[in-house]
Amino acid sequence: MATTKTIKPTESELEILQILWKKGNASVREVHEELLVTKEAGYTTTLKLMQIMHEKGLVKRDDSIKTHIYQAAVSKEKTQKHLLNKMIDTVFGGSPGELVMQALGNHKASAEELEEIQKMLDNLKKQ
Amino acid sequence: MATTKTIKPTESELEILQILWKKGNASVREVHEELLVTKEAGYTTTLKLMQIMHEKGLVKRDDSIKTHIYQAAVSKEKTQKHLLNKMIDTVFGGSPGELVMQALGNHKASAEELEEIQKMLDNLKKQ
DNA sequence: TTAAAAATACGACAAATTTCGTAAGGTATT
DNA sequence: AATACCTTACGAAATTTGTCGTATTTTTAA
Repeated sequence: MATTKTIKPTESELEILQILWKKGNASVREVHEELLVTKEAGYTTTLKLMQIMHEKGLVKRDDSIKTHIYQAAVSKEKTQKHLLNKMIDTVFGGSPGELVMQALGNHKASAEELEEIQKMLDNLKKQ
Repeated sequence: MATTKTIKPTESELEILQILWKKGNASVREVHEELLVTKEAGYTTTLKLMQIMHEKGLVKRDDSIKTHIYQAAVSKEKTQKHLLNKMIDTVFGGSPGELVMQALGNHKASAEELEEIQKMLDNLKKQ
């Protein structure tokens, strides 16, 4: 296996990534506006964070135009997978089942979600 | 609801908590030996971390004897719940189902675990 | 064309986290 | 008692993360 560069976005970086995953691409201004909904921060703070993320390779950007347009450079799924694995290791003693149980227990999942999970479960049980 | 003191152990603190959750109680030395299995660190580093955790109230200790004996002061379940919620928010866009799907997809869960999850699912579906 | 507005670059600071060296005290063994 | 060993306490440095001010450039609009 090729040594996958350790994807480990910080808290703030994740907030930004999430917005980019949703929007596809966006300017710093747009990301910042979105952040303001839940958080308090200065514009240059958001800018700086995104610049650093760019250096790290977490985001790509088109800077051929005045207002740079950013988009995520790491996939949502891979990042989720990576962080989940990490959490299973450091918080759930390596047991994915324990994590699933906790997640199902604490949260209200919709009927649709439950159905989806059921399907997934059926598949796994077949094998 | 009483304002629950925000349980937010750091990475290193979680590694230590996990050992304490498993062992029940342990000296710094014991925790440190266990840490060495997966990590590289000096003894005094571990000691200092545990002292800080004590100040923060993350661990309790019996210091009536020469070699202090520590144990976790925060429950495993509560901590798991808290961190899971946080992750669902910051990484899975608020969807617990998405998290469960990822967790089931990426990891090999044992047949027993699958059965357990199935039971949990049945229960949830009834309601 | 000048002035205001918007965007980037960059340096620096502050807070939190992690790391470790050294001192000091107790315990046990010779 | 002297030596070796283990443990705690504590201060301080190094890193990481997050924050923002200021300078500079570009654009827009009066």
